[in-house]
Amino acid sequence: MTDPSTGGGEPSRTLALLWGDASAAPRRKGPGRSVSVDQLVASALALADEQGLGAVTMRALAERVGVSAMSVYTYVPGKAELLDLMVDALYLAMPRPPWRSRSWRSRLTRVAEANRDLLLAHPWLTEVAALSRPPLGPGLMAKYEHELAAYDGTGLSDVDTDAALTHLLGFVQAHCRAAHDAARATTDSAMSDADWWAANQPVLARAFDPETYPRAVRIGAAAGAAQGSAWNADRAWRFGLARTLDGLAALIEKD
Amino acid sequence: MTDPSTGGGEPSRTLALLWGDASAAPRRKGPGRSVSVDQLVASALALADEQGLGAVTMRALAERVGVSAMSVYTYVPGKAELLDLMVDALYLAMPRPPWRSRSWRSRLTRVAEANRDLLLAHPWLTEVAALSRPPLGPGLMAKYEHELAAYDGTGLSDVDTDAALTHLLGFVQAHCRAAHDAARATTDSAMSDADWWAANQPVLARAFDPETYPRAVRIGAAAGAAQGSAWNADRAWRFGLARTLDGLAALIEKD
DNA sequence: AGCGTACGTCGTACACCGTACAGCGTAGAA
DNA sequence: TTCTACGCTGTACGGTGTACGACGTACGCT
Repeated sequence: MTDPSTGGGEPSRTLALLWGDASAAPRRKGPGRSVSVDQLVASALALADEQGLGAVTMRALAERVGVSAMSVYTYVPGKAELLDLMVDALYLAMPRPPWRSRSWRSRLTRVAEANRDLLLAHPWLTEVAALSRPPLGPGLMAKYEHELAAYDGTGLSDVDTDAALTHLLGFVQAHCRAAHDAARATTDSAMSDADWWAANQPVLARAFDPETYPRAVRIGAAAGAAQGSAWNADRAWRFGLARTLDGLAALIEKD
Repeated sequence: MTDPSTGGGEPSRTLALLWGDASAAPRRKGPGRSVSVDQLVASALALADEQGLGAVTMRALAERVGVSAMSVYTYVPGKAELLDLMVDALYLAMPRPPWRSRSWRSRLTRVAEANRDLLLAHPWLTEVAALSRPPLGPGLMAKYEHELAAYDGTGLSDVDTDAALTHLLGFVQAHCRAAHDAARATTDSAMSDADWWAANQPVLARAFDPETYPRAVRIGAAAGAAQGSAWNADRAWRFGLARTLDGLAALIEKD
């Protein structure tokens, strides 16, 4: 297993955990459990939010909840399943206000913004969440249902509705991934863009030759100068969302 | 550092490596180098293509090129820089045929397809490549220049051109990431979709309640039944690309 | 020609990861 | 009361990236 991202272990166990299958564990003998799966997931979420996904270690999580490292494995089959539970818990906690707006465009905007807010609040999600084959838990189901409801009245077929939602979420995911990468690059280099440019001036001067890369140099400079930093998240968001909605409009409002 | 994805080390060293700065290493004393940076990168690429990104280990790479593990560090500052070099080498090797088509739509389609082909040929790229703050090497510059040229004649401003390209590449990246995840899920579970559904029938029957999730159950089933597998890559590609281009058309062909 | 030394190479070691395994004490069932 | 299933734990294994210091080589200078 190269990366325990999601979906390992025997699937039924994972599903039972996701849906909190109480009947599967009728409490037999031995001492009572000292913590709960919910506490475990909550602590793992806090760990990831505070110190990043890299800080979510079985040992660190165990210490945070006050048990031994190996005890975690009596609650969760492995780290992959833990990540699944974390993602689904976040999905479940998302706000789901009723769709009041009559305009599909404003409804889809809300869908996109809600997902963006989630990914910005928990940047590590972009490293974990998969669009296809996600953890089939109650959180994802509720999220999926609510977001599908935003497409009510668009006149799209069932298949197209699913594809359109996937497309919209794909844009949000790509945007937030890029935004997060950009933020981290400026953060942990401890170097402003200007400083970086200045420090590498000698190499860059030869590399960025306007004769061999006329468009790249001109447009790259223009894109960089147009906003404060080299990559302005707000501008990219507005641009990308407008393009995405326009693309869906061509389908929804055709004829 | 949670994940040595890209961009560590002192930046000038990385840039010199990317641009093959021969003048920076005038060859002084001691024994000659037994391998070259290019061989190192080529071997790392082969390793990643054959056995996945997880197989790209400093030790494995060292053994493949016939040196000791620590010797690799005399060529490359660290693993992050190695990944940068791998990505840029792939970018540099991409085909760049001249743009002959007069239609911007077919040109952008080619841009998207070329990027999709690259990401499908090297699935590990989706785990490494960042849209923003990528390795500023000759490969990226050539790729950027060539893809910007596809926007010639669209009438877009410099800033919008950059944003539009980023938007298009973002779609490709999101699509390929999803496609790759889906493929891996069906592969390493060694279980067909039908088998999986059957095995988890008891839990799923209660979870997928049509009363609480009316749209999700109906549309999810429709989307799954409409094509062979639960997530048909071809269909999603055509849909997403059409939506993306339509979205750009609203900007390019406006008024 | 001889030598000092800068440089390439390497073995060892450290901290950390996920987790397999076996032992131990507890508490419900017989 | 005895049995036993279960929760918990310490230890250990194989893996990762890489810091450190030792060693031999071959160039540049005297």
